[in-house]
Amino acid sequence: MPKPKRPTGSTRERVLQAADRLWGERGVRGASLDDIAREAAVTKPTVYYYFADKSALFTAVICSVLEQHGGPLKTAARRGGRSRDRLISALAYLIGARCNAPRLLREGGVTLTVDQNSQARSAFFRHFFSPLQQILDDGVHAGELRQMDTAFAAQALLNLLDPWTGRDQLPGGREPQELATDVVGLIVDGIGV
Amino acid sequence: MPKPKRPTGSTRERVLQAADRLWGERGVRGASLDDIAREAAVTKPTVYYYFADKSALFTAVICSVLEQHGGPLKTAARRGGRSRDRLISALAYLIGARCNAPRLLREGGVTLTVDQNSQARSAFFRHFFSPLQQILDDGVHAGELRQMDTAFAAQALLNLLDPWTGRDQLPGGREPQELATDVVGLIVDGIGV
DNA sequence: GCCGGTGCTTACCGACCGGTAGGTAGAATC
DNA sequence: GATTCTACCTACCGGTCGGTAAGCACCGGC
Repeated sequence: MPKPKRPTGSTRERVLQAADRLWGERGVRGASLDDIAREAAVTKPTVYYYFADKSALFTAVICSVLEQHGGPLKTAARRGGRSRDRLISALAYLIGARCNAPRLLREGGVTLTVDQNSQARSAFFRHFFSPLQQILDDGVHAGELRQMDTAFAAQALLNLLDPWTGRDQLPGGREPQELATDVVGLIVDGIGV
Repeated sequence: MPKPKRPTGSTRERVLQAADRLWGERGVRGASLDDIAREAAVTKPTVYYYFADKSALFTAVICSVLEQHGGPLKTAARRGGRSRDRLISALAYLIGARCNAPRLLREGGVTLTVDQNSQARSAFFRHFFSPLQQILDDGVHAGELRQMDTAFAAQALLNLLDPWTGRDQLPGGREPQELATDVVGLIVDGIGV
């Protein structure tokens, strides 16, 4: 290849956004490339002009979406001095951002190459997992949180949130901020007496 | 209809088990009726002999699997006098039982009729959700757990567990009992000091 | 010895899937 | 003004999807 020089015009962006929206709503196998092309107001070959195949589009969607949420999430994770407030702020962002990438990543339905898969997972760790773990580590270090396996706890938090992110309807009609507060209350204080 | 009188022979059971296994591994849209028929060592029309269509099979799989796990789960939920032990016991069963039904239920990918959907959800509440909530309610009543919205907490517990049930590989190579203990430790004691 | 129901099969259907062949309008380059 | 490249199109491919028509082997009842 003499020059990769991938185009970065607005069409490519429209396809990425359409794929994120439709796959987020229906799952990767629930929306075809025809659907996505229609949603982006282009034809299917145009999708193939920008992406090698379905799994390449899948990876690109995840990486792009994770990347564009990474910054705001890290910012939210710095808001509020105490661990509890930083957690609420980060979780509220995760819930409100309607970001489907982590769920899509877990689907992994399409056959990804090892390389694509590791690329997507690395983006997930960098932009989503690690800011959360950082809050926990800081909290432990500051003596506000007890000693624990912070990787396990961060994963548990993301698991807990997962069915509630990227959705319009939250349990009990809560707002993102309320749900985040309730979840953090549950997990910080525990349910024991 | 003069008489439902559905057959209950071993073929029907084989189809149900095959659908549970394949759909649990690959998702509802990831395994076709041809795949399921092959796995059950019958032909596709045989599937249609026992089930009206794909969504009827979907509902039947979920209800059947939930039903057959309901008893053991309730038994596990009674083991151990203290709330903490009862929770560990119930969660360890959920993790170890490799039951895919709740995840499939959430997929809901296929178009279910309102009736089928409510039937499946009712089975889920009866056999999975309510035993868990019962432990929490008992714990609150006995003064072992703090006052809380037990429905919210039970849902959060199931969410937290969801990515780890029905899988062969658990995080950190844990056994079901270990994972249940860690999860209950996290949620009962909390991560705050 | 024929009949009708049960439990299953072979052979097929139209719709839709991911993916491709081949062409073209228009801007950029020379 | 001829050439080349970018960004996109129409039209189609082989394969797979959920679902069906039609019939066959086996059975107990008469």
